[in-house]
Amino acid sequence: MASGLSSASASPKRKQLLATAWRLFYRDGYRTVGIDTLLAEANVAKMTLYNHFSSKEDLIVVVIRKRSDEVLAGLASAVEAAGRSPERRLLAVFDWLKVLFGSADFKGCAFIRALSEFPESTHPVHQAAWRHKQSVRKMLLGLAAEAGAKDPAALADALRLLIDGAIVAAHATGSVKPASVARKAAASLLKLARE
Amino acid sequence: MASGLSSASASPKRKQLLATAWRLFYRDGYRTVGIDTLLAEANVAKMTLYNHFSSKEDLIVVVIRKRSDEVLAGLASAVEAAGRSPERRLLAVFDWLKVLFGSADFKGCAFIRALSEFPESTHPVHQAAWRHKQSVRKMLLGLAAEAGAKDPAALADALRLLIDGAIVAAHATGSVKPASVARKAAASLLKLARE
DNA sequence: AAATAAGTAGACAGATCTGTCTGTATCATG
DNA sequence: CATGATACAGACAGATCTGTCTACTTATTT
Repeated sequence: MASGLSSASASPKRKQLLATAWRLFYRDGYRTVGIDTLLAEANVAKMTLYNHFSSKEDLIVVVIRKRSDEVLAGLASAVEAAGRSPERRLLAVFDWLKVLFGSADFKGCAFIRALSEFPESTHPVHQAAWRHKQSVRKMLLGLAAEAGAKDPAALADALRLLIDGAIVAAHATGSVKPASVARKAAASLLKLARE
Repeated sequence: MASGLSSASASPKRKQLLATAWRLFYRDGYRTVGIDTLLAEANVAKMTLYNHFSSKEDLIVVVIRKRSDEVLAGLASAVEAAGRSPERRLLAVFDWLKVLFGSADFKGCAFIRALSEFPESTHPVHQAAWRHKQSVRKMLLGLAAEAGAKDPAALADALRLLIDGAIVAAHATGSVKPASVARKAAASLLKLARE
């Protein structure tokens, strides 16, 4: 062993696998991309995959969890960069969306797409995607409370609708516009919620 | 031939096929459901399918178009049943959502799921689902104008975000609540839009 | 030097998928 | 009765999928 804690998740091959899996799954769909395609693209042997993950399903779940961590970290740092004003901090989420929608390879929300491809609520992939949506709600709840909303939970729920709706619209139309539509609506709702 | 216009779309077998295809595709996913499963469930022979549709992809497109017609008709009649008040007519859309979310076999939005399973914007299925979203927007635009919004297009865009967001949330959480959250937000935005 | 761990290539099984083809049956209409 | 349209069952090709297994290589550590 190279180091004491390289046991599993630090393996370079595992990282290559996860990076390529994310790229292909997001580009073409979780079910569409076959193991063989993935392995060829990642330059990894089949047995290496099955040494690190118990199945394709397991790989998808890990990819989704990793992406969830990245998204939450990205959101958190966008909020921090927005300064101290609670209103700006909350609206920073929508500016972050605009950047996301503008990226060349944007193809909708990886989690919504996972919910769609695995519509059964008991499916592990479905549940992993659902957990992400819960984490986002928790973050929004914090921002709504910070901003002094009378009913932070209600505001957080409404904001989540705007966010998911904007992502779907941006994916369907290929436009960045839904981000500013959502931002404006969010600003209005925030104002009303503070009374 | 039995009658003058039975040439294609009035065939009973074709109808069985479309009804079963809708049910299975919506329940399990467009890619998951295989032709053989579908045929067994519909009691139809394979060649009958390929006489009516050129491919599975073609079948999916027709199923989506048919469902789009049904949804738009359902929405239109819900709006009509809401009476003459422009505000009530607009909010009737969200009451209709609540009923949809409450149905036992609700599994999200068939069109969003189609966009997700076929993420490439040039794909025929993706485009068919996208056209539906456009039709909904057109209907919302009419309702927003009726209701006297200063900028009907802006309101219609915002409402669409709330609707799609609510559908995603309802699918992810299995709850009816997003319908009333969206309804409240819509009422607020409408009020602001009328000044 | 020997042992251990990690990765590789590639064959393989077994299932499943879409779409084609053949030949037969049914039935209304001319 | 004959014709033509519709549908049938089922075999079939050809591709693709996940997951398993074996045997070889490389490198690190003891």
